[in-house]
Amino acid sequence: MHPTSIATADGITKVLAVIGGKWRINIIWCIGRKGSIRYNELKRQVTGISNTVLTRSLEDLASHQLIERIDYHESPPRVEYRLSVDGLSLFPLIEQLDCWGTATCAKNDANEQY
Amino acid sequence: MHPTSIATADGITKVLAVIGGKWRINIIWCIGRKGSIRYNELKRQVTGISNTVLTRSLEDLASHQLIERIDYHESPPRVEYRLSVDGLSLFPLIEQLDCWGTATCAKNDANEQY
DNA sequence: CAGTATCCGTTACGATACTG
DNA sequence: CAGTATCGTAACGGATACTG
Repeated sequence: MHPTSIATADGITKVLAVIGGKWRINIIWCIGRKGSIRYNELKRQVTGISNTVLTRSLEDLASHQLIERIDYHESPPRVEYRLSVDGLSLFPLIEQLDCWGTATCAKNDANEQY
Repeated sequence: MHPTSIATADGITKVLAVIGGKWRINIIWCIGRKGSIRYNELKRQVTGISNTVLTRSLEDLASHQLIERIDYHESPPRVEYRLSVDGLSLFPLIEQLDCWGTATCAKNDANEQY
């Protein structure tokens, strides 16, 4: 096994390593929905996230090859984030999860009306 | 809004509340694959998980209506876990995530062979 | 067998202030 | 604008021993 691979566990393990955090899925979701997005707009969309956490999450997602960071080297700085090929292939699954969550929420809310 | 609902954020938030933990997805996956499963077998399948964490996860998943706990009230105790209706509807999405993870792993491993 | 109880360590998360 | 640096906290995860 080569050094950079994560001991090739099963697919779930790989997925968890990527989207396991508290904000990761949300971030991918936001980037995917916008196509490309800048740091501060992303921060506004992902309500409640702090600078530190957002930065770390973006670094982590980039290192896992799920997003791409495009630095235009301008002043004032302009940096855009977008989904990589892998990220794009993951995105529809996240959309499905969102649908499931919404549907389940709605159903449970309805049932709780006693 | 009624007290028991989780402030109806978006679907992603609901999903994260459910599968956000380190083992949750794995547990659902194992239960779903077996149909129904007992505590100790589950513990064997989910390699590395401790009693405390497994128990907490199961309680949590049950409280989120994703799994059902069936206690046969025998001695020695026999308890089975299986997916609820909600859990069953989530299961295929987890399978897809697993596929994605496996495919992505394989692809990246191949690329890294330099 | 199916858990509890206890206690501890790590890590992720977070607020705030500051920088190129 | 797009972050870094620093410090603090809380939640999660985990090992071990014990119980009905």
